[in-house]
Amino acid sequence: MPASRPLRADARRNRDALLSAARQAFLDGDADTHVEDIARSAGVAVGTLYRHFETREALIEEVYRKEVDDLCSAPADLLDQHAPDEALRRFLLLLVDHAAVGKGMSLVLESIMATDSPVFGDARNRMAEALGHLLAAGNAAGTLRGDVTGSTLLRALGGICNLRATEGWRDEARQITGLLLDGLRHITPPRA
Amino acid sequence: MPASRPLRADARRNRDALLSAARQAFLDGDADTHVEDIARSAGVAVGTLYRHFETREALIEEVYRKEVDDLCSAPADLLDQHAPDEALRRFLLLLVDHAAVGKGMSLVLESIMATDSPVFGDARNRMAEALGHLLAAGNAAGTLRGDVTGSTLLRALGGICNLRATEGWRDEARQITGLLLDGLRHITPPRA
DNA sequence: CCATAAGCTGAGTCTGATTCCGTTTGTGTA
DNA sequence: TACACAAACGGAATCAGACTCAGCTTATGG
Repeated sequence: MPASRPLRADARRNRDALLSAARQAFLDGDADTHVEDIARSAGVAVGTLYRHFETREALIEEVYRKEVDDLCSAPADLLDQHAPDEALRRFLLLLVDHAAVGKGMSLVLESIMATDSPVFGDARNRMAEALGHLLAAGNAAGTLRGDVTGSTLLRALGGICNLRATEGWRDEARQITGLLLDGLRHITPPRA
Repeated sequence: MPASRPLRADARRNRDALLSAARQAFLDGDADTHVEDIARSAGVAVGTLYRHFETREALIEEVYRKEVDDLCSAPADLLDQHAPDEALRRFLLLLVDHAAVGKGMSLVLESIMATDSPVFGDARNRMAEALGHLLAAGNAAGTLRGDVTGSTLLRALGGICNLRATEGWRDEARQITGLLLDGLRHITPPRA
């Protein structure tokens, strides 16, 4: 199923053009650019866009897949170089910075964290897993509580991505991650 | 501008019918019920709906205004009867329960917390203020850190409302509020 | 150079929200 | 009680945007 047949040259070109037109539009801040506009600025018709991407959302997901991949691969390195809770701290800051890439990215992260949209299911799972690694390591080291799963933490982080477009959101986001982190370091479980 | 003229009797009746039809629909779990359906089940035409509510969102806001009001009036009582951090804990649980009222409510809370939509600006401010009271009281009592504003906490809570429709979301939501609470009790600021 | 499958186009469909205007109906007044 | 008329109402029409599809175009393997 993977490489069914290596896309005709012009098709590949159009696909790339669409992807980069979409990326451009999203980074420019307009997260709800119309499909028509994306198609037009890629120099193709909507039909072509839909030939390559199931839906508008699928296109968005593709645009940010790389971003998400980067994020998900980070924990391994961080754990190599830092104590688990410090690694987690850095990961969360990384997350904030990624959200900073543009409104589009934060929108996507939001979708990943917040919704149950199957489109982002894959990304969501990988993110939850990444966080799970960090938490598990921290728990093994005795510095992080063990009753919180990666998935739960992911949900908890959902709020920080909504900060986009708010004055001083970046500091606020950092403060929130700090808050959560302190909560995670609070070993004694509140109650059985 | 307030009481421009006390609405004609039939108008008032229709308005109420619309509101309760909408509330019913939302509580039933379908947060994106179509305006047509709401109008129909209230026994009026869409035109009438729009005569009473600027937009679909405005209707939703109105439906939940009462809910939000209840929530916002709670801190005063809670502070009367409990220590500040306990009051905060209870308030957060209250929030979770309200989110439980129905998917609709959690959707609205989400909009309140997450977006900058002017429609919910009023509700957002009141919620932030409510949280601010609790935090300030806790800080005065020396049990809660003082570097987090109500608005920031509101943002941080944004994630819990996205849990709707997730298996076991309620426990997860409680866990997250617990996490934040523990973070808030962590007096020593992480770093200057 | 050809056959043909892969691609492309863009007008048209569909789903929903929102508008607009002709008709109906409460209600204050004579 | 009857009238006048602003307030309300109904609902077809309009708009907005995502998505589809029938017919045309063009790489590309032979």
